[in-house]
Amino acid sequence: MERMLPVAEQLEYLKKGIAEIIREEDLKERLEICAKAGRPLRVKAGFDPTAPDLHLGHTVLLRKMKHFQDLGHTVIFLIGDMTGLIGDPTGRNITRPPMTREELSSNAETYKTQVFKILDPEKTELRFNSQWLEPLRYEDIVRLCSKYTVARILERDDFTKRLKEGHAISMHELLYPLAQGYDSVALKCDVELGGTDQRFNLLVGRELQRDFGQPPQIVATTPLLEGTDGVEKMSKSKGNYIGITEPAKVMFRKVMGISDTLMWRYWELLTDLTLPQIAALKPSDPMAVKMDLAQRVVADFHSAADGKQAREDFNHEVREGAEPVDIGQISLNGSNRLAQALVTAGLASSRTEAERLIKAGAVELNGERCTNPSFALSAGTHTVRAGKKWMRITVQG
RNA sequence: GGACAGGUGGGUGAGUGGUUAAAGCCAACAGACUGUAAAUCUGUCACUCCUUGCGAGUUACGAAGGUUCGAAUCCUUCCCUGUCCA
Repeated sequence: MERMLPVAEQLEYLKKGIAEIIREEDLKERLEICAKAGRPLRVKAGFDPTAPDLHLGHTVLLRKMKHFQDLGHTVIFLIGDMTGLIGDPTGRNITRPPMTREELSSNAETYKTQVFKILDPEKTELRFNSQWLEPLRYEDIVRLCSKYTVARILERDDFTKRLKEGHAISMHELLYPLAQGYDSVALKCDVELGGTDQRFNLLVGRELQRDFGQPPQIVATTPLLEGTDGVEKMSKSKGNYIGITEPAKVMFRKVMGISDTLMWRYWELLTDLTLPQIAALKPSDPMAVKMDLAQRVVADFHSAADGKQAREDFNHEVREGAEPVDIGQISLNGSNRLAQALVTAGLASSRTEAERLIKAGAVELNGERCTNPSFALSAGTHTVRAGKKWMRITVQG
């Protein structure tokens, strides 16, 4: 193992972009113990493979994991293939629909390829919690359950709220925090990372470790990144996310779509700039700064060249309203009525929708607005725009 | 096991026999404005068909039946959820 930085410097580096550390003195002490013993900290963060795609919100946590990695500590990327069967009740007011084993394992595969865009695969311990949760016998589970009381489980905000509002809580959901806590026992974690919404689950790990005679892990939470709407936390189900596997162009556009205020939050949580560096950007033209951000984000998950290209495309296509370079092509025979053509070309989801767009003046045909829904496309090739979408439609003669 | 309450469109949440494809709000989409954004204003927001009309038809208020000229609204059964009792 490489020589480690002095504890004070490590602490400084790790505290950046963290919402809360429980407790900071413990972290300091643990770092000292490890430094003395010449062993790295074991740092865990778990992900349930419930959604097959990671988004920028997840990368806030991944970035922090990377920081531990940078300091030479052991980072455990835990895939909750077993806890995924339960579905984390965090922030939920309804029970999650159960996932099948097949879905979980294929999602897990996707996760693996995605996280290594940020984490160093050489330095990451990849684990699945089915490894130790699956062999548990009924007796073991009963014993595990006996270590926690109903009142304490129900203390958590989500459950209290659901009870109060009369929403269902299924028994298996109560097991979730216990399972996650047991992961920490099985892995003998020194530190567990998670979003601030994970606070309760993370703390259960401390309790269980104590029960199992281990020193309780230090809990560090990262702030939750707001989604593109700037209000709710980024989440796939809310549709306000920017996925890290999305095409460069889409990614760029979504970043540009966030509000100027939200942009600063993104700078803070999604880049490696220090706070003073970010502050220095504030007097600049917001649009240019936002484009820099978008380019940087694209570069992180695609390549520097892609970032540059996305910026050019954006200038060209969105700012100047020009036809996209990668415009789709489709050729039709049969009905050549405009409304129907929009549906066939994928520019509208239904005929009714297509007619609406046409009547609203959202449709341009070869650069001319067309508001006649029954307009018939003549034979030949037409460039059609419906709102933000473009398509080149060729009508067979 | 018993008694009660409730299940409405992407989300909230009105609506208790008839201009209700279902108010209002949020989200979303489109147009105007702009910096691409935000804010603001306007319009739209189940589907199909055409003669694109404040047109015609089809489907929709947990599920399936029934009563009625007519039901999201009444009845029956079932499913689901909650509260209280045991």
